[in-house]
Amino acid sequence: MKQLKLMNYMKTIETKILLGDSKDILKTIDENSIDLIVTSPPYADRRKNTYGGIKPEKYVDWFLEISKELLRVLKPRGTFILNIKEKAEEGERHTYVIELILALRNQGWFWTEEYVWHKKNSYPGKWPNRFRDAWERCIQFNKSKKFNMYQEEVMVPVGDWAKGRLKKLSETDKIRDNSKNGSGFGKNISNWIGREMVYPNNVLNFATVCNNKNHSAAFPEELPEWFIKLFTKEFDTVLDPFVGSGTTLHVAKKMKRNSIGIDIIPEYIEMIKKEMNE
Amino acid sequence: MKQLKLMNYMKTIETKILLGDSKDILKTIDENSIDLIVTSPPYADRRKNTYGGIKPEKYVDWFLEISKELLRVLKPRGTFILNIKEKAEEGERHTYVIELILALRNQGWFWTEEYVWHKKNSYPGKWPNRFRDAWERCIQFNKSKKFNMYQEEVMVPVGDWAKGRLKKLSETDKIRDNSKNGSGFGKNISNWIGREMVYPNNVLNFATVCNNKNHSAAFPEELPEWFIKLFTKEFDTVLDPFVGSGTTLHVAKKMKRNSIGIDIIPEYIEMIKKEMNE
DNA sequence: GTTCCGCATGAATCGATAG
DNA sequence: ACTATCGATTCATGCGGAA
Repeated sequence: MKQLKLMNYMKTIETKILLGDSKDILKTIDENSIDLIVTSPPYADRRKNTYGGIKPEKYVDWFLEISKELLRVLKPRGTFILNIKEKAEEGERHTYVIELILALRNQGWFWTEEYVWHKKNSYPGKWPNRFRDAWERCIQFNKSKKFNMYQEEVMVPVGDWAKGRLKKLSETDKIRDNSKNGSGFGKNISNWIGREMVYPNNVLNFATVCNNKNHSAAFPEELPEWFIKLFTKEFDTVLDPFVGSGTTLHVAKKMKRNSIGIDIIPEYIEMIKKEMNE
Repeated sequence: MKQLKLMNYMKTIETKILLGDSKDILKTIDENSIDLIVTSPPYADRRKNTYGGIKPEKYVDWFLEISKELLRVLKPRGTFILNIKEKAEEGERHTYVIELILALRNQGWFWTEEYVWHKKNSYPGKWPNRFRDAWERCIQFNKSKKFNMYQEEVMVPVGDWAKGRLKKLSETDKIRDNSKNGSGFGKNISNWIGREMVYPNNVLNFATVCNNKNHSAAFPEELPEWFIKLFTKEFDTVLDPFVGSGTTLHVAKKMKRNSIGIDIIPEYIEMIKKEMNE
């Protein structure tokens, strides 16, 4: 054990920053080498010629070329988290995101879950036909039913309701849904007494980033941090194929995870490199 | 104006409760006569003991027969709110709900928006591969880009975050702050100074119903109430083709809206009729 | 009249076991 | 091998009776 700890201290964390199109750069990465992919790809936008600027009609085909490589580099028990939200245009929500889910399943991915990132602090605002969009999808894909998940790492404090609740358990608590065999539940009542932490659910509350920089941070640090805690352990490797302002790399490094970030915009890559050296 | 008010007082609210298969019963309803459809259909494989449980593979086809009639009876500026959530099975989320969205668009519906109903008190449980499911979809469809929406009716008291936010407005807040991602929308936070009420967003927080009464409802009263406020005015007509325990009718009546409820289970229909008479 | 506190229950899901 | 049933696990809320 002491030996192991010593070895861990000697291990170094590597943060790779690669410039280029993910479709090409990913081919240089070994297969089955990544524990977690977490990314927020450029959103489809018909009108603008900003970063990415992929047309909604082409979005699925464009993404499948990249996700094909992601499927290759991900470890069998690794996880892929896709943070995305479809735009509203001409009064309608675009369908490219839900079409992408179906297409990724056809490509061989398992659609394990869809988390909701609830952006609590979104500004109030309104349009004639809709309210402010306060949530985004964080869609979880895996290579199979079995994957690594470290649920205890993301437990949260129990709500106030528990303070008085567990002083005395009712008879129905002991036997509920257990009419056939009442022995199993009773043993675990002790686990509840004095419990401070509970498991979270699939709705995540993170504030949005209010950055003053001239580039957009797709998500706040809490978001990749939560998924990195949940799906990796120290010295695992995290990949972000649309690394943008580098949030994923920054968090991974802080949490002692190796990481690889790819982006097609040279200015972003330069900025991340500068920040990482500081 | 006084005349109009007088007339409104003289108007009576009608609550129709119809027994049978919505696919058939809807054919007896006039076209372009409904202002709002809000419903929570039986989910695939759920409610087996009552509705028999629609198989996921058949779900889209089964629903399209009904939604075809819904499209007919809805007024041109009416709204259809579909509360639904796909189940998890064998480690994966089912795709029938997102397939249904695509199919409904093909049928002629506009997919205007997807609201998230965040259930704070979701069903407990723990599994090796997922957390508790704490949200459901409330999907908004319309017949065209133009529809009736009374946004002021659902305004909410300004939240704590805004109180603190507005005290010290940053310079970027005061000037029109064009969003960084090129979406074209801007925001002017200083407009909100002194306001007590703000518009809500597309994430709704309602607790699930877990009463000690002798029957349960699919959704809490707050849910249809919110959408009825938002999309109808007094003396409009609300339709629920899967009315179940009658929550929609009860709320509609309370809010002075005419309503029509359909269900295939005679016991539910009887129960609603009894409650409505009280 | 308020507040406090006990407590039943809710669109759940997975893995093991039985048929 | 494939399907059907059963047991294990868990959190938060609102109601109603008590203080």
